[in-house]
Amino acid sequence: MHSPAELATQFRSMGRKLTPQRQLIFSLLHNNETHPTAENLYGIASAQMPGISLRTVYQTLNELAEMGELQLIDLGEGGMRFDPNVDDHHHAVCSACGKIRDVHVKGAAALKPNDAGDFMVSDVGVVFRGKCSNCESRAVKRSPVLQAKVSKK
Amino acid sequence: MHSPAELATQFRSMGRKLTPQRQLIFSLLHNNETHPTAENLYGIASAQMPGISLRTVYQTLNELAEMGELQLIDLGEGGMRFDPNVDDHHHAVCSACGKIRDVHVKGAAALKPNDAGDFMVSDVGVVFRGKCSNCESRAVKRSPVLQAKVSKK
DNA sequence: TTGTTAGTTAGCAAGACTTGCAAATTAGAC
DNA sequence: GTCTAATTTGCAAGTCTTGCTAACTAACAA
Repeated sequence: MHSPAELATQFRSMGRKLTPQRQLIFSLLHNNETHPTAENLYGIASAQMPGISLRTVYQTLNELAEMGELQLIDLGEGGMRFDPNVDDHHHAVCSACGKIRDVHVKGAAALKPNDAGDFMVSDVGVVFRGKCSNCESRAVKRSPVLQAKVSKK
Repeated sequence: MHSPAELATQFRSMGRKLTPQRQLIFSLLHNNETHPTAENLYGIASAQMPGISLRTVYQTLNELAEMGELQLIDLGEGGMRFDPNVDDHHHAVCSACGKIRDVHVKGAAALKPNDAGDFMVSDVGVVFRGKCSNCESRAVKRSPVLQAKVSKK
């Protein structure tokens, strides 16, 4: 994603307005590597700008996505996540803490489906599932009972 | 997924009942490569067994998934898809017709995140997006106007 | 500074998908 | 045939996201 200042310029050049709500959302996304949901951002935004509406957050996120400034990630958790990193990268999801990290994967672009006839690949997405180092090291120190609690829904 | 007959045995051995609804759903899933949604299956099931409820379809699908007989696929279309193929495989999604096909990917299991610290990978999922041969060949024969219509939401 | 206006926001309703709940039904065992 | 626990249904409700519209305001010109 471009910087908040660049986005501001871009918005204006498109005949769009630079509202305080948009500026706030731009700044919250800038360098944000947490892969937030709309609700996450709304929570943080509300603290800084009481009264901002969830509807506006969704709207701005959709605009940014349409402009190619955000990547949308759906990991099947029932909510879309937004990634301001639009470089070519992939994701690693920790099954314990749920955190997502951006990762680069050597050879990913060269992957091909073996048996899909003449499928013309335009994009490849790789998702790793497993445990991040933090959760992995905790797991060995924790009792099975506690572990069961964590995995509960 | 196991055959309907094997599933029947398995269900009974778990103290579960073999209802006509379940048998129907087993048979609809057997060798099914269409990656149906719950609604898809409900539509087909209703034709053969008027009165069957969508609730039952969901319930049975969830049971099969818990038993490891189905793989759940979420491609961010707003609905879960069910894949009776639980072998190690990946998916290719056509952006034109929406069809999903199972594909095998050489080297997928060996992929590693480059920069995720000590992330312990337990599963790798690859999704290809692009155009299937069918849609690709049609695209060249179709006018831009028609193509625009297809891509509309 | 003030006026104008097209673009935005906020709030609520509604839509899509899935699950919880309770009453009625039924498969499976004796 | 009887009995009982499992299952099915239908509906309500929950989650996430979008449609709609009145009120608001950023941007521009005078």
